[in-house]
Amino acid sequence: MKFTIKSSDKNSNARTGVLQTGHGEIETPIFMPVGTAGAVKAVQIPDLSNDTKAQIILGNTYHLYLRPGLKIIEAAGGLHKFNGWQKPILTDSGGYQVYSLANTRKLTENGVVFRSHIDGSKHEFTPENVMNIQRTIGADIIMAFDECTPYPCEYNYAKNSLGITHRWLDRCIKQFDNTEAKYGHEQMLFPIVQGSTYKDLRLKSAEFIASKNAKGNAIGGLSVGEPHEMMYEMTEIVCGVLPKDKPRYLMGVGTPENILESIALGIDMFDCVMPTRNARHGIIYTSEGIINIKNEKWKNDFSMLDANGTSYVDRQYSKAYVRHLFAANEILGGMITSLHNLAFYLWLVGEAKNKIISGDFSNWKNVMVTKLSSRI
RNA sequence: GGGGAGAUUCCAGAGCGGUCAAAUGGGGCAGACUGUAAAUCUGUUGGCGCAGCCUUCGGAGGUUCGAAUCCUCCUCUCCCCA
Repeated sequence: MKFTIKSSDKNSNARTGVLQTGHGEIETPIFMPVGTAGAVKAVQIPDLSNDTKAQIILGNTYHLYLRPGLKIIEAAGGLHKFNGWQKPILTDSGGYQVYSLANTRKLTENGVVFRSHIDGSKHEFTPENVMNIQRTIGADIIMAFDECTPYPCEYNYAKNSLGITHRWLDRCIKQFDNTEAKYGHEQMLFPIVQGSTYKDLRLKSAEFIASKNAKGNAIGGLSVGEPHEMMYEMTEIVCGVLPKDKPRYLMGVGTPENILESIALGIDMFDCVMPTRNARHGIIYTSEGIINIKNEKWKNDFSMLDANGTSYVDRQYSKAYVRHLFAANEILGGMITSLHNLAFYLWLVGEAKNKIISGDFSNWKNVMVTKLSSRI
């Protein structure tokens, strides 16, 4: 289990590396498709693996704990065996649900009591049982239990929350160290930097997290509605403190533009629901910009979905056809666009890696960023 | 041949004298979405020189201060009985 830096960009903090896990190596920078409930929505495992070139996917502690539940996952032999994905898996701890399901939970020093969004039943998540749950799910990388603070966030709230997240981290580490992996492969625990949009809190948090000497470190609490500049500023501050020889994971980010900018700041790992969720809503990302395939202007456009795309769906289907699928509410539409978007995101980080290695990253990034965010 | 029901804005379908440019669905058009309560949600959907005005509720007349709503005739649909 180790992370090796392979090359570094001269004009930015971008770097490439290889992270070894119990299910193989991950080449960074990398984008990790989100598979909350044990499935990357609308995408089959062979396509995910062979077509998008995904190297690692996410699962979610809260969602998997509620459904199908730990008994079934354990009986299956862990999530890898259950869903058939044999490459690395990272599970989020439920910290994001502390934010996204704020209406149905109660947070205390001990943990969080969630009211199930499925049946209303109460479930307490503590740093200890969140470690146990992730042991049972069997992810290669597991996340510390934290509170993802909202934006905007009062300073005092952010400061108190940060204290809780840090104390929870110590409890997570203790529990993690006192328990063992269940399925014969090693697991690693990533702590999470919080501190909302306050420089001093971010700095303090990054120093605290760095002091734990974890195998990898994450930055959370960003991309929750704050301006992009603020997100980059916080990321830069934190990257200045987190150890250089360990992978840095920027949680929940982001747009193609966000990803390239963050790679330049020294981020190695990303995850985001945008490529999959937006795909199901008709948005596709391409190297030339963003397309809303539902728009009337594609009605008679029989050109391939993305002439520059790397996925087989890009050449297999036309824009007009995919638009038709969305108009007709055919499930295939969302499957095609999901596959396309993931292949594009993976292509993007792969290309970033190539450019870092060849020394052309910064110029390439600057050209790409304006194209990527434009609307076609 | 006899009896009955009905024609409403793209479609279906409310409205049954003023608060109606007209409910609600659907369809159309557009937008949002960042560690997924999301195949979801939001806006908009007669025209214009747009806090107002103009033209709309099958057609033509009429009653009324005022009509999609009441009356007369016409046109056309649908249903039942022979």
